[in-house]
Formats: sequence, C-alpha cells, structure tokens
Amino acid sequence: MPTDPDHTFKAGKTSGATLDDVAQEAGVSPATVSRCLNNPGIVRPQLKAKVDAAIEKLDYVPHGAARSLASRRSRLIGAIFPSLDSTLFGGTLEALQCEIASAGYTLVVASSSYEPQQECNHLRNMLASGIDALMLVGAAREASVYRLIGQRHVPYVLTWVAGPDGTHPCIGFDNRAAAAAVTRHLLDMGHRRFAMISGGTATNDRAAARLAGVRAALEEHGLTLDPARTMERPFGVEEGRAALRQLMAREPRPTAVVCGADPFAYGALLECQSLGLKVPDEVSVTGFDDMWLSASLPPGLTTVRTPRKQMGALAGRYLLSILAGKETAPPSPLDFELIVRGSTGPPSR
Amino acid sequence: MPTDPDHTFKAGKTSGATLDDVAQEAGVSPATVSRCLNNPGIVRPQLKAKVDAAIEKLDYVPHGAARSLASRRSRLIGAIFPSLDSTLFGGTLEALQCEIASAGYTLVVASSSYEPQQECNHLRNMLASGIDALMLVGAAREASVYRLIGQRHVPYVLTWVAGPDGTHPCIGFDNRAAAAAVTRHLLDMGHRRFAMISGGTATNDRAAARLAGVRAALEEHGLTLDPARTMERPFGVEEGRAALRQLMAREPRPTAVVCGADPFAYGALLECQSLGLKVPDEVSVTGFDDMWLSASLPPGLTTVRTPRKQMGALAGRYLLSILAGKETAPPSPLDFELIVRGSTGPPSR
DNA sequence: CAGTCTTCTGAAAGCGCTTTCAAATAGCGA
DNA sequence: TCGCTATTTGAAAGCGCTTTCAGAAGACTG
Repeated sequence: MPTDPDHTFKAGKTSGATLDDVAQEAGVSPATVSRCLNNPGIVRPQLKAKVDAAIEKLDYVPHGAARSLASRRSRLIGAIFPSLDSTLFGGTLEALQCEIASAGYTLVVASSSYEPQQECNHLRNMLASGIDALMLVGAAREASVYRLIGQRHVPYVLTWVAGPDGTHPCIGFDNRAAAAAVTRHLLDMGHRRFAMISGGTATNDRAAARLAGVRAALEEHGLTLDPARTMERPFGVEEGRAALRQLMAREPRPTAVVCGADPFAYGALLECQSLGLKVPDEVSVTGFDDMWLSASLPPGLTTVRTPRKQMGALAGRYLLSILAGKETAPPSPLDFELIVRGSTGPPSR
Repeated sequence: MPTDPDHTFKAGKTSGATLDDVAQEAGVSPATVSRCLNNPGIVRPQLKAKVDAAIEKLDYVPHGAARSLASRRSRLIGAIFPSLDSTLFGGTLEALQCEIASAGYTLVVASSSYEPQQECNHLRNMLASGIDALMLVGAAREASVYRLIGQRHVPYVLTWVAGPDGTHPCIGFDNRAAAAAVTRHLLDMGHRRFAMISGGTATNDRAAARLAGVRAALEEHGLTLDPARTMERPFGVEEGRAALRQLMAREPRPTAVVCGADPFAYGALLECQSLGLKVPDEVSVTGFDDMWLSASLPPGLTTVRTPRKQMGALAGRYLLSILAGKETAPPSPLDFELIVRGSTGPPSR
C-alpha cells in the first residue's frame, strides 16, 4: 500500500537532491559536502554535523555515475562464472559479494555458460561498465582476453585454480594434486582397475587438471586410464548415472570410479543402488567438491572438500587490498581436504 | 604470457581512447560518434563505416560512468536474492542475467542472507550505484523499502510470489496454491495424519504461504496441522533428516510428511532409508521445487515443479520492456506443476 | 534551376561529482 | 597582541559522454 498505485515508469523524472542542494541547505560549499562523504576526517566536526543533517533532511543519495566519472573509480567489481545455476559457484559468489559489500563495493556478475566467447563478451560489457576489478574462474582462456584486461589496468584474480606459474594472481587450489590425492587413496586400498567420469575438458581447465591428476597418480603405479573407461560428460546427476551404467556394462568392470565432480558421483551411487551393486564392496566411487549431499547420501561419498567460500572471500579481500593501493603479495594456493566416507573401500577381487 | 609481468596496480593511469579521440580519428564530430553508438540508424552508412573503423583502430570502449551521467541511465539492473548459495535462486539468477545481457544491460547482484536489514542496505547501495531497475524475491518487506524504491522511480518486480493483490508487479506463482495442491494429492490418496517440515516463516513469505497452503487444504477436510508436527527449520538436508527423525519418534506417526523445500525432503527420504521406513508404504514424503536430485533419488520425489528459470527470464523481459518505455501490462501468475513420483502412495493403515 | 522539405551533422551546454589550488581561518609562540 | 605555520574551506575546472538546437547538405517538386 505504500507504493505508487500504478507502476508506470516515468523516465527522465528528476531523481532526488544533488550534492549542490545539500551544500546549499547546509550553508557550505559543494566541496565540503564531497569531503564529508569521502574523507570525513578532514572536515571540522561542527561543519560535518550540519552537512549530515542536510543529507538526512533531503534524503540525499550520491549519484554513482557522477562519482565514478569524477573520481575515476566505479566501486563496481565484476565476476564471471562458468555457471550460476549450481551450488558449486554459489558459495564463491556469495562469499565474494559479502566481502566486497562490506567495503562499499557492488558486485556485477555474469555467467559464461562455459563458453569462452560469452565470457569475452561479458568481459567487454563489464569493462565498459567501468568495473574497478575482476574475478574470473580458471586460467585457460585466449591471450586476447588477458590482453584486454591488462590494457585497461583492471586488477584481476583467477579462482578455482592455483597458478601453475606466476603468470596470473590465483586464489584457488591445485586441482591436479587434489585429483591425484583421491586416486592415491584408492590405489593405497589396492585398486588397480580405474574408470573416470570427467567434466568437459575442452573449455574447463579445472576438469582437465583433475583428469590429469588421476592419470598422473595412476602412472606412479605404472597404470594408465583406459580411454574407453574415461567418460567426458556435461555435469549432472543423470549423466553420472548413465556413465556408470556404461562403465559397468563392460568386462572387466572397474573396481574404482573416480568422478570429476560430486553430481556425477551422486548419479553413480544411485545407479549402483539401482543395479544392485554394493558400494564399496563391488565398486568404490569418489566425488569432487564435497557438495551438500555428499555426507548424507548413503554410504557417504568419499570426496575432496574444496574451499569454495574461502576462495570467494579471499578473492574479494585480495582485490580490495589492491584497490586500496596496498602492496599485496600474490596469493598462494589454498588447501583442499580429502574426505573419506563410506563409498570407498578395498576392492573385493 | 601476454600480461603485465608484475601485477601491481597503477591507479589513475589513463585508460584507453575517448569518444573525442575516435571523432578526431574518424574526422567527424563527437556527436556523430555518439550517435553511431546509440542510434546507428540515423547516421549515414558511409560515415558510420569511418567511425567504426576508428573505434576498431583505437580499440575504443565507451566510458560507462560518463554515459550514465549524460544519459541518466546506467544500464545496470539490480537483483537481491535471499541467498546465492543454492540452486534454487541460481536458475532464476542465471536466466535473468542472460535475458538482460542480450539487451546490453549488466546485472548487479547481492545476497540478503534472508535478513531484511541486509536487503535494505544492499538496496541503498544499489540505488546509489544508479541501477535502472530492480528485481527482488518475495513481497513481504517493510513499507519504507518500497517507499525508497518508489521515491527514486526505479521500476521493479517481485519474483517467486504471485501478487496477492495488484500492489506490486510480480513474476511468480502462487506458493499457497501449490502447497495446497500437493496436500490435496495426499488427501486424495487417503492420508489423514500430516506433518510438515517448513522453512523459517518469519522472514520468508514464500515459506509462510506454503505452510498456509497446507493448512488450507487440510481444513477443507476438517483437518488441522498439529503444531507439534510442524517443524520450522533452516533449509538443508541434515535439518530435514533430523526433523523427520523427530516426527517419527512420536506416536501416532504421520503417514504423510509435506516438506516446504526439496532439501528437507531429500533429508527425510534418506532418514527413512536409515530408519528402515518404507516410502511410500509406511510414510509418504513430498518436496517443493523439483530440484536436481528429485527425479533421481529413490523412490523419486513427488514435488512441485516451480518455474525457476522462467521467473528470471520473464522478470528480465518485464523490466526491459518498462525501461524501453513500452506500455507493459502487470504480469499474471505463472503455473506450477505437481510432479508425482514414487515417494507418495496411499497410506497403509 | 530555384525553392522547399527532409535528413544528417556539428557546436555547445551540461549531467553531478571530485579534486586541485589558492584563500581563509585557526592555532600558537613570542 | 602580532606574525607565522598548520589546518580547513571554497572556487573552479574538468571527468567523458549525450542531446538539444541550429545549420548544412541532399532530395524532390514545379
């Protein structure tokens, strides 16, 4: 009931008081009002009080665009995720937003749908919007994209990966090492016949690194991953289900199925249940990311816990620190954690 | 390798070419360049070609803040969700972003963590950033918030609810009716002893409406929801598990457990499995939202499919249409769909 | 070919704020 | 009390773009 009865939009209608109005109301110069807003410390308390009163009275809200134009800082930070429709990046997104909001920054977000071209388009849009800093997921992208960023002098950070070299500032963990760790866990239990359900490696360097990690760990034992037992699929429970069914249809069956993401593993677990395969007795299954059902889905999914929220928070803090002009050390890789649950055990034969 | 070798940030460094530079390069006036950008139709093709070439050559990117200031439109659309760390709103968010991006708008996003105060703060920030339009979730909030929006003449739309009256433009479905529909499905099968696991109703009008819907359907049969069998919990699988255990600990056991959200139902289903309770023979379970595991988790969850992506897309389209100055009819409620799966059946006793 | 009507283009005035620079005030010792 | 420095304040010049308004260039017509 407190709103405009009709929802028609009157474009161009003047919006609120300006800084000049506030200055007049308070009987000071616009410059002083500006200082009250941006650097309250340097204005005499008595004056500041008058200005505050005027702001309050006129219900003044600063005009962002005008501020940006004059100060050359937009207070906008951009983030491009491969997908927004997943809990995976949700945690990172939420933590990032929370972190930067506390410093007065606003988050601009977009989803690339795992398509490099879309990422590039969104990036251009964001640069045009004048973002002060940028968060991206993964490291693999065309050189031209990095060139674009570098050209505009926009500080940026890559997440979900650990910098392979020092080329880019990264806030993430070593996907390859993490995948190797789960694999070794299985190897240590005696598994020798492996299969993998992996995300698409073409435009997803995290998925590629995980696949590489599995291969590397196997090689340490002189084993290789049979290409026929390496299924590359779009992320999803049903995809995991179907992949597991295929894997199990072929003799000799693998005793361990390593999944590049938890949803695959959920599907695998559920399909095992359907097929009457005992986990972990007949087959061990591992996931990746420790998403919200991993602890609950029987028999409990052995997986890698990845620092989703932490990456968002730290990425935010890192960018803010650079924007504040502080000397900021390039961040070092974060830890992952192997979570062993009921879905893995020694092979029976 | 094509990037600045050191990641130090040089603030104040001049960024790229300006519109004036482009004008000079193309040998036309700045006004013409501006027109090429904003209204290419009205400039002679021959000139436009020259301008395009100049833009290309100088790698010109328009300065968003300057545009906003001069045109009084920021090309920014804001969205505040109760949470970003969930697939629930992820779909809506992604669809919204996709929709508005295609019209050249950029999405600004924030999470209120289900706290009204946070929502209000983020709203103020966004208004200061100059957003042209706004998307919110749910209708229940302080009158002052709506007043704030109305004052700035920012077009807005509420999602995940259907306007109870015509007070606000809403793009959503009738939560109450949807909950009533699942409940009637159970009633029709002969269930008479009900329990409910509900989200917090204090700051979540969707949860409140769902609870009300269940109550209303029961009342049609002269039944009431026992307060001792109405558990209000924060969303989550483990919460659902615990709630179900409590519900089943008390005789007489309910034959139907209605969950206000799918994660609760997942937990309930898993706990039934743990307890050795046969679903649906000993207890029927229903969810809400048809999230990604509902079809896969045995025995398949009977739930309500809610138009998550559609809401985002339509909300975007609605706002864009208003921003384009078109006469836009206030949207009408969307459909939900009852999805019957294996988790519901007639009560055994 | 002149006259009239369109269609395009350019000059210039801001949009609302920040920030330099110089002027004013306050603070302080002598 | 006066002079000098340290601190605040105000005037004014933009930030880079859009947009009005008027003028130039074409397109037609008679």
